[in-house]
Amino acid sequence: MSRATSGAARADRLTPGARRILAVASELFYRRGIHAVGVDTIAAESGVTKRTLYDRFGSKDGLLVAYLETRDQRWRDLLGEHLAAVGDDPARRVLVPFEVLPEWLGESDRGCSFINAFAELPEPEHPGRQVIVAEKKWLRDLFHRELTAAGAADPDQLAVQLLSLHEGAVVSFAIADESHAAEAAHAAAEALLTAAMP
Amino acid sequence: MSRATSGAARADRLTPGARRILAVASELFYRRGIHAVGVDTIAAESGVTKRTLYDRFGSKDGLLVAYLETRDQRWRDLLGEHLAAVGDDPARRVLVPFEVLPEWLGESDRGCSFINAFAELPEPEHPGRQVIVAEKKWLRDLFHRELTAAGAADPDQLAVQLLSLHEGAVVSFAIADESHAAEAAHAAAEALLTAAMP
DNA sequence: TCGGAACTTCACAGATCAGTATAGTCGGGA
DNA sequence: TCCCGACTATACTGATCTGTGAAGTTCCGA
Repeated sequence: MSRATSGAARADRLTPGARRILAVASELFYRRGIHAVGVDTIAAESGVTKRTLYDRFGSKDGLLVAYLETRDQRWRDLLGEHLAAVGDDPARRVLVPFEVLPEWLGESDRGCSFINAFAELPEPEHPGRQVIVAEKKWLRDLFHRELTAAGAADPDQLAVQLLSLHEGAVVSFAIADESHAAEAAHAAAEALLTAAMP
Repeated sequence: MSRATSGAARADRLTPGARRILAVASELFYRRGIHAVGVDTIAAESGVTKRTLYDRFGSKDGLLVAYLETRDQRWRDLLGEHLAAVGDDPARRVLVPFEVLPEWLGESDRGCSFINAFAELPEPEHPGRQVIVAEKKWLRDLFHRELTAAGAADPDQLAVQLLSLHEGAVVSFAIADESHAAEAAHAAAEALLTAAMP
């Protein structure tokens, strides 16, 4: 795996073949893990030659970054839609990630693709790591922003607490088989928020 | 990777070579990931031949299970010590996992070995999965037991909330670089517990 | 003295890994 | 007409993967 390629390619500007490759790779990386899936398999299941895969994405790492970036975008888009729907009240907006969670978790039992990818990418300089870390920090910052706007006490600490609740719910759902982890986390977030409001 | 071998071998009954193999494998599996580490590397770094590795552990999977089991035991032992030290008050005991967390997290920046292993073991029947799932459920049950003894309201839901907080703190610490995630989770757990007490 | 456990040496199997080289096909737009 | 982008076909490199076979050494305890 070479370390080339920015994940520059926007998902919408992909060629038909590239779109299929990315779709197949996303499914396989998420379902089976990154190291467990070979480029030969991805190419074959995409109905494409390996040459095409390398022409479009440069390397397995390039394809991996594209996978993480599109997954990140999908998550932010979903959250964005719900945020737009609930309006301007920051005390309501801060709970939106918890409201979305059941829907997001219902798609699979494989947990969070970013947490999983983190497990397979130990090198801090790996380009995929930046996407992973940015995703978690983005959510924490979203919490922090809304908490501050809501006038909650100690938004720094509360943002980290909400982030932990959120990520932990995903883990508990996938690993401990806790089907109501999202609802429980939602209730806890609500309680912590209420206690922090003036 | 064959699917043989119970992880039967107790860590204390290991031969000198096996002990070295397990120590090296534990470090490498955790630091670099399971699929990323080959048995040749483990054998070489243990100062042992591959033959010995297979004679002692049967397969890479057998070694992996031994790794997970000893890691699980270490975690339970650490918790057990602290639980014994705090005495009988269940309302105090329920917070012990959060008190231990800073010490446990301080050892590394690679997150939770079980969450990481889960990411690399997609097959539910894999013997390693049982160890992983059992570890998380054990912690949830510990929360539940102490909460019930303390007379807290809705121990079912609160146990899941505490589990989520706990696991999420590990994730936030490792991925989002949140150095105070453990302390924040501890404070949140305390607040939720207080609110649930009669 | 003998047996067995722990371990070494080393060669080997068969698969799979990421990635490249070379050559060619096809269709649409300037 | 010509070129270019997208893609196919196929063969190849060199490394690495898990796991095994066969034989030999060393040492300890009964």
